[in-house]
Amino acid sequence: MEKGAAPGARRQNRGPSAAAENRAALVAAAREVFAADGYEAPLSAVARRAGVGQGSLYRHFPDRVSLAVAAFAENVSLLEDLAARPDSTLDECLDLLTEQAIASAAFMDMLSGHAGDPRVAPIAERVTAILARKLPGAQDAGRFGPEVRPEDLLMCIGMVSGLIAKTPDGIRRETAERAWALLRRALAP
Amino acid sequence: MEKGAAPGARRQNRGPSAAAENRAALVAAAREVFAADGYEAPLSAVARRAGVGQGSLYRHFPDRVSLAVAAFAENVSLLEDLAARPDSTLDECLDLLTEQAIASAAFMDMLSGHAGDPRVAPIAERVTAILARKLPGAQDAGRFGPEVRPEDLLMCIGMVSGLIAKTPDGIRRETAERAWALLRRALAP
Amino acid sequence: MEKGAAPGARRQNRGPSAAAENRAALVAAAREVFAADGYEAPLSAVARRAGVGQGSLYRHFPDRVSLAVAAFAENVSLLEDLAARPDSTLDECLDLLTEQAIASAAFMDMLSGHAGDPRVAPIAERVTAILARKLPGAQDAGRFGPEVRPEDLLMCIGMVSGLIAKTPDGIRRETAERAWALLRRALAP
Amino acid sequence: MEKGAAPGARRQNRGPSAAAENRAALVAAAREVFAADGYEAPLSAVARRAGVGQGSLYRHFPDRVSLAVAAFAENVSLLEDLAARPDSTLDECLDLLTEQAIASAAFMDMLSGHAGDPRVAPIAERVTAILARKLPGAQDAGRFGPEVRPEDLLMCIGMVSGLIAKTPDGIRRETAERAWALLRRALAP
DNA sequence: AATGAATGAGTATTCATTCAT
DNA sequence: CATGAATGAATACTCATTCAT
Repeated sequence: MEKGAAPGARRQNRGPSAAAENRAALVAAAREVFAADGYEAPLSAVARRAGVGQGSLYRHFPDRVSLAVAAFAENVSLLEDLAARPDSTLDECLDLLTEQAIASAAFMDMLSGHAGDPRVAPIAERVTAILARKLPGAQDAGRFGPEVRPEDLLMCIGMVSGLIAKTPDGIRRETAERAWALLRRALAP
Repeated sequence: MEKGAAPGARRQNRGPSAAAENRAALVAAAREVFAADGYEAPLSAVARRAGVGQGSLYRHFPDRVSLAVAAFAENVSLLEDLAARPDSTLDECLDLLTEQAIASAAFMDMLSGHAGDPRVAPIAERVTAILARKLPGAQDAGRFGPEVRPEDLLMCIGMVSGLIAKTPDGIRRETAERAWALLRRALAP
Repeated sequence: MEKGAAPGARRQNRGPSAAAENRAALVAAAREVFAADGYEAPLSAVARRAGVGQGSLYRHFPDRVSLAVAAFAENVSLLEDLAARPDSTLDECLDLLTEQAIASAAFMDMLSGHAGDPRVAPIAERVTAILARKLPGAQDAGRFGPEVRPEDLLMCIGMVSGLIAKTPDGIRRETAERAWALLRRALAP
Repeated sequence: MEKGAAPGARRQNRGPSAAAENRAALVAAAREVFAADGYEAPLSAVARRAGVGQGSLYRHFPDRVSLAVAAFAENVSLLEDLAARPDSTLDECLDLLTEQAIASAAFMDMLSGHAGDPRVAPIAERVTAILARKLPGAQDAGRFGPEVRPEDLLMCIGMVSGLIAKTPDGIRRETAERAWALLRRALAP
């Protein structure tokens, strides 16, 4: 078989203009794959599901962390959107975080697994900032004790998320509720 | 020689009398490897660290669960020993469990990862039994609220263990203390 | 754990007097294992089923061939017994061989797989001798053509056995009958 | 590097353009290895002989069957080419099949070993179709009896192939001829 | 900049064979 | 002479990462 023989049916190289699309497809695929198979899912699965070459994945996201950061950026945005609404409560923020953990434990795995990583730390800080901003109001409203600090809330979410991750899919919400019921007692005034 | 042709200098065959030593070495190695690299650590690393052939590992422990069960049997024994002392408290038992989780999160990973396994379930039950037995006294002593149930304690340990597992080695004890401080408020009367 | 610790519950060493029993158990186990899992079945399975140590297996039978030879000696004996009866026919002998092949293709695998082996060749010769002895009468009776030679019969059995070996368990007898129906036409006068 | 850390001098990555060459090399290697060591030969040997990484082998051929199907596709093509020639006879087709079986018994092993596999069944059907198409002419020419059916021919080939597979390399052709001489009597009018 | 094939180290597991007791 | 544990080579398969095109 000579050199140029049988080039195969590779996907059309759509050129540089496809870069943005590819990136978006990768991020979406990563969300799905991480949700389905966990944070340690093979990266090749992400590329495949995105319909994108392995090489492109590595060009956009040189490692797992950068991909995860991009994949879960939306989580933080939604959280900030919620927090930005003046009528939103800390409880609602925690609920959203819990829902996100239920949907994909990989989010919290990323946060806790690379705490020192300069790309991850800002995310953790943004989450903390949200909680810190919402906390005083919730304390005034008598929902949380005066001694509760934002780090406590983060730790609670971390614990609930860890619990959920080990819980079979079907009973995650129920388990999360059990855990929060207990933790609320700890956080109440 | 139909398979396994081998010229090289194989390890000295110390004979069947080494079986017990090997088993013990494997268990010890498993404790170390699980502690260092987590429950999913390669089994080959255990064999290597034990100074034992792969085959011997599989002879003694046909799968990961059986190895883990053996590796952590001591944890439960120590716990039962402690609980058997009339003057020991639930708090002490929880502290011991926490220490064990700090030493190796794999213990709790095993418990939660194979809840249905007939070799694991009895271990979980033994732990639960200890907590259940110690709880009433602790409640009478005013250390825990009357509504606290053994399952709550188990969930708390699970959460703390999950938290620890994701915490860098150096600050595990401190983190565990923070978490328990919070949880005690939830469990207090 | 000290040297003499935990000697384990090894089977009672019944001493030299058990040699004969062990040999018999191994032969019987080999028949069963070869029949169930084929000629390439693990030898360890034979030892296990015989309730005998691996070492004893190797002492009695230093390799797979010697074990197989012993295991299938009975096949040849039964065949010779049948052939020794003056009223028995070549057809009956072929039927018996076919039944043996159906019961365990390993018998023929051994014969054809080690044709040159000095332990196997005599067996093949004994089978050939039987066929050679019975053939003339069958030819006189008009069951086989005058040009048929014993080697032809052996080849036919080999082919049928090979066919059976590749046939799913359930339809072996039926397949063998189809094959023999065809071959009989070739062998008929 | 989360896995597969590699310092050593790995083979030059010849890039995607080598895909076709690699595939061809794998197919060729498979033919050789299957011919030499049988259908159960280690796949790693195929990769090694092809001068190709393990991963490439698995990329091109995810399992043994797909490799074997590719390796023996040529066999069927040649057979169909022969059958397509108006002057070719059934005898010639059977001869070619026999030659192929002599060259590599793995071809027939594949056919009989995965009868139900959707990748293998069409191949078996193509062979059957060829025989079915050539049979009537051969019957008219007085070479085969009127009662002979294509399945009979397939069974014969299966038997001859099985016989050959167990025959030492040197005398395969001679053995095949002996067998066919016998079978032709069965198939003759 | 996209593509996807290439690479090989790593992991789990099996089994023939040896050997101390 | 029996026992059965020890040994490690071999095999299948996966996946992170690189790289020619």
